[in-house]
Amino acid sequence: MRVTVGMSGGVDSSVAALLLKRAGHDVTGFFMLNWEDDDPESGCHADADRKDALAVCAKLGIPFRGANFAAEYRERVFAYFLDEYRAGRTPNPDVLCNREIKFGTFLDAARADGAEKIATGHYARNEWIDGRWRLLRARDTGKDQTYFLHMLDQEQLGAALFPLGGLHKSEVRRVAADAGLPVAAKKDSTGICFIGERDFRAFLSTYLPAQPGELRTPHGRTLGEHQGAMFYTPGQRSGLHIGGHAGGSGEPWYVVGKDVVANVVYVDQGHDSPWLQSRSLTASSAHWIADAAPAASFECTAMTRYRQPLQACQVEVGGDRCAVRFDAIQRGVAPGQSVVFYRGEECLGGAVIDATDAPPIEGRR
RNA sequence: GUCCCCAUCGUCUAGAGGCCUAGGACACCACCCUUUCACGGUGGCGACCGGGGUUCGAAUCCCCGUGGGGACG
Repeated sequence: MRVTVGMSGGVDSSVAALLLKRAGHDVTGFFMLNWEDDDPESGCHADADRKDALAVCAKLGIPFRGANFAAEYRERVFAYFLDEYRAGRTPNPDVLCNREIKFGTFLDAARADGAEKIATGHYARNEWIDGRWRLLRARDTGKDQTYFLHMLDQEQLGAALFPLGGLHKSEVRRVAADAGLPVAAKKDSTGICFIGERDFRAFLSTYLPAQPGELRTPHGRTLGEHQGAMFYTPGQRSGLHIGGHAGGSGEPWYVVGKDVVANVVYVDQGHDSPWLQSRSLTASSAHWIADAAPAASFECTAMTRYRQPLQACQVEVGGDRCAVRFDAIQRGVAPGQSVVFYRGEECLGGAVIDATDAPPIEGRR
């Protein structure tokens, strides 16, 4: 089978290519450049990653291709990302990046080039069961990345191969080392996909200029200044610069809410602040991998942020919106993030969180 | 402008002569974790306002200065 592997220059996608090659497929390595900016650092990284991908392809004896999808990324992912932040929400660009770029633009390019399938180094599994494609959690549940893939549809899942789905990270490293891949010991990359690891607030502020405003408690006491409400997310602790206060509990302070219109960030003391606790949420832009929700009302498990333990919940679906009620209290649920649903090993889909039933903050407009 | 309090890491403080090469918390920084943003874990940086005394020994006692705060002005 002709397979084009999206290669980032990291171990995971390299091993994915290696495994497909060993399985006898006609494999092509494909490096996509999806981000360009003025930061010379990022340019170097992208360049180094490209060279790594090229080196791996050479090692494997497979053809190497590359393309620049930066324009598509900016239009279809980054624009949304900025709009969401402007609106005071906390978007997850990588979820969109997968749907739009890796399993959109890239898939189209690979097909145009004659590939039957594309493959990536994602830790996830897909199987054709009872007449449709299922997205299943990776065997290595600690690395499972289905959270980021929940927006894929039948067409996209059917076109994808996830060679690492049944492996543990340690096995992947070992395979890479045994095969003598030059990237066997390369550190995993984190940060926004393609944009990379950076000082996030500094990065965002180049697009959304800082706007100092007040840090306030839910009771109205002003505790300091923040750099712009859009830079903070519910549940966040770091970056508030709130030191000790006479009479305080001594616990750290957390962002418990914000008002982008008034440019006020609300903070409270204690990881388990009541202002961060919610039991239910509403979400929109729901997407179901099976094309439709399992039922108008159903029970399942879900996570509201990547790598969180799955939480039992009840989901009520209405059009592209849904309401979720959890069995247990949830902490720091953020509008803009995705709530992703699971039933056992299967990822059902998800939706973008709009609001929660966390206690409303007095004085908040 | 007489008298009275107070003065320790960036912040809030522990400390009431040797246990202090000054402890903690928060903040900050680093690393770890992590394909979002966060949470979290580990570690680090960091102070006795200045100057004199008393004492074997002072962050702890005394004096002066300086800087804050106090319904007699």
